[in-house]
Amino acid sequence: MISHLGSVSLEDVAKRAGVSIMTVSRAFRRPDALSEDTLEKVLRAADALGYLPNQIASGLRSKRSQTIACVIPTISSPVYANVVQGIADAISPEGYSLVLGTSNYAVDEERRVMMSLLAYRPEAVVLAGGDHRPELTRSLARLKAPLAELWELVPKPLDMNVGFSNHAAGAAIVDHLIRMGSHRIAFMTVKVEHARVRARRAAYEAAVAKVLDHAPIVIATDLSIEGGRRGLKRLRDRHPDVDGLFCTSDSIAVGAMLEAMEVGWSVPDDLAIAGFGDLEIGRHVPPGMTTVRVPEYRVGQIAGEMIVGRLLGRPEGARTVDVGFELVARGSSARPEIKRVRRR
Amino acid sequence: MISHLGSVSLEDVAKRAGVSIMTVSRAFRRPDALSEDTLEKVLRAADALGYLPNQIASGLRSKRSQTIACVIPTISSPVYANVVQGIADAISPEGYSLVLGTSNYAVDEERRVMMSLLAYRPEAVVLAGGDHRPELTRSLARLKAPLAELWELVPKPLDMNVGFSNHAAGAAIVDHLIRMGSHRIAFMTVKVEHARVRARRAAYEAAVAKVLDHAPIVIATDLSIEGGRRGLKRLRDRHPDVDGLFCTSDSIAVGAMLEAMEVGWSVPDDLAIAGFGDLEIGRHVPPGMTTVRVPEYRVGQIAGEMIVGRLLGRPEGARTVDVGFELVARGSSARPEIKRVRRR
DNA sequence: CAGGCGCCTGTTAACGATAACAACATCGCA
DNA sequence: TGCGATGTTGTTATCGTTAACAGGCGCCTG
Repeated sequence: MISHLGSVSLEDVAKRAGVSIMTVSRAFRRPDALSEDTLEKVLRAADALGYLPNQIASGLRSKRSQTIACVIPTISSPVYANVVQGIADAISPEGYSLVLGTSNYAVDEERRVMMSLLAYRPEAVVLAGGDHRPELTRSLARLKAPLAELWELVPKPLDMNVGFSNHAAGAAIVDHLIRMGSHRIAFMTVKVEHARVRARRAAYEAAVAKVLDHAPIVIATDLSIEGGRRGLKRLRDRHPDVDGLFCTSDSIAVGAMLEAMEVGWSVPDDLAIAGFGDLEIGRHVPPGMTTVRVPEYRVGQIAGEMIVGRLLGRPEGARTVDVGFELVARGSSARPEIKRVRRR
Repeated sequence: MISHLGSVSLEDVAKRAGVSIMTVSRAFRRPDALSEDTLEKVLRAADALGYLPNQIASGLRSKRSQTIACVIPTISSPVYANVVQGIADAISPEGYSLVLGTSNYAVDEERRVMMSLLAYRPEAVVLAGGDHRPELTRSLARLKAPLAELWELVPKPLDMNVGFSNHAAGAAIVDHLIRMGSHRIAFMTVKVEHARVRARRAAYEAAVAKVLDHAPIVIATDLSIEGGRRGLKRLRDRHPDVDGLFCTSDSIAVGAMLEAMEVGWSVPDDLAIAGFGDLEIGRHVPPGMTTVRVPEYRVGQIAGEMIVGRLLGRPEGARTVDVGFELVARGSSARPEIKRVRRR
């Protein structure tokens, strides 16, 4: 029996089993609608021929591709990787597959990639954040498919929305640093800020203006430990008087902390530091990184469940879910036992 | 104009533009085959109606799904995330999309997921490693599509193979530790070993047996920094006489190093440590983690290029590519200036 | 025993696109 | 002037599946 996988059709199986094509089709989709004898006959024939259902033909006829499209900024970030894993785990038991695209944080690319994924007629669509090209928004609005915007809470969701408030999280961090005794706080950000980072920054700027009454001190650097080190060098040169630092990511924060210690600043006594994202390493670099923890996997999982719920016509609950965040206070921002001594 | 995205077909556009369906089809696939007038007329009509090509119908008729299926153990590991990114970046310019599945390191799940992805008739298939269910191997062998096994070099590739030799890398690490002065080396591994880890371990066992003449000392723990810490505690309790440690992953190695320092072992003087994977944090935790660096992104990129090359009928080169690895020697394994002093 | 209802299986016509070929106009050149 | 080459557009059949409906058969019920 020489036959390439995928070259065997319902017709081949039907012929061999001595039944009609429809009967074979039913054997796979509604086996209980067939008599036991017929079912077994068909399955035996299918097995012998190595039949594999053709989801493309099925999708064309039934208009159900069993596919969910997902465009995220990058897969090379544990954040989105975990979100994607959550989605995949939630939809796969119901027979849906994930078609993935990445935008590299660029709205143009997001639109391009999503439009090319839409050609596969996904039954639902998942996007990161709420910042999209207007043309894409318009296209998606015309789509009947369920749509989920993930990771950040957006003011006007297109449809479903699962995430947390970056603004609230940023405010919580700055508030925490202030309560721990910082008087002059800087914000370390990435060079190209996306909406999530901008929200954290806005929260920072509002808080320092209102509570500490100083102008924002913002340092932009690369999203890496090395970037954090370089950022701290610049901070020390330009603003030696800061005593608090909020970094938009844990990897930057860890780099800043390692560098601070290397140049003789004590953390948290000279400089209190907080990051974002709860990377594992933050727990382990002494004295431990204060950070914000967000349930990434849960975000994807909840979204996946909401989507398949809609697709399967289950009664639906709220279309927006705030998964919240957790402020994790560790040594990098601890209140010093003795009164903090200002340098210089 | 109320029309749901995706509900507009070639026929609708053709009617509006006053041409035949084929002409519209050509307008998108071979625009230079049409006269300028016709092309513009068609494109205008398509635009007005919001036409979006239906890749499902196209795929059914042309037998080209423009899709590549990929099953990896997990997406929540920077290693595979980078590999996937490399593939995606290489295939996307040629119009191919990635359909992703994860196996969670289980060959049964790998088979299940891959079979369900095959229903979409991908034009090529990508797998991690060479360790598969025999049934899957058989199915894939019957598939005419190009197939790539990534990340590790396997003895008998099914088709294409891009990766490096885990055995050689493991041997290089142990050899390095020995040259740096270790006499008694332990191996810290994960609780469920997959083929890649087993190859590293085999290299370790061979080397210590041959060169150092001691029985293997193996500690299994969780794949995390915390796991490395716990592993080191066990190592200290059970084998206080080791002076070298090879960890199968950098996160374990970093945990072990942090814990070693906490319990008073000096690294590298009391215990030389080496990891695997070159995580960024390894560069930054003093005294710097000795490790093996593998070009993950390149692996994916090369595989992606080989695949589209095959699909586009370009002349092909070798079907197996060894991307090699790099031994990165840092402080955690440095030869101590003074003769190493054995503890106790 | 007619009528009706379930159960099981089959027939027909799509789904939206493309391959293959056909047809026609135009053009260049012998 | 004739003829093949070239360029442009159209026609037909088909990809593999499923929706919708049709029909046969057995069995129950009144």
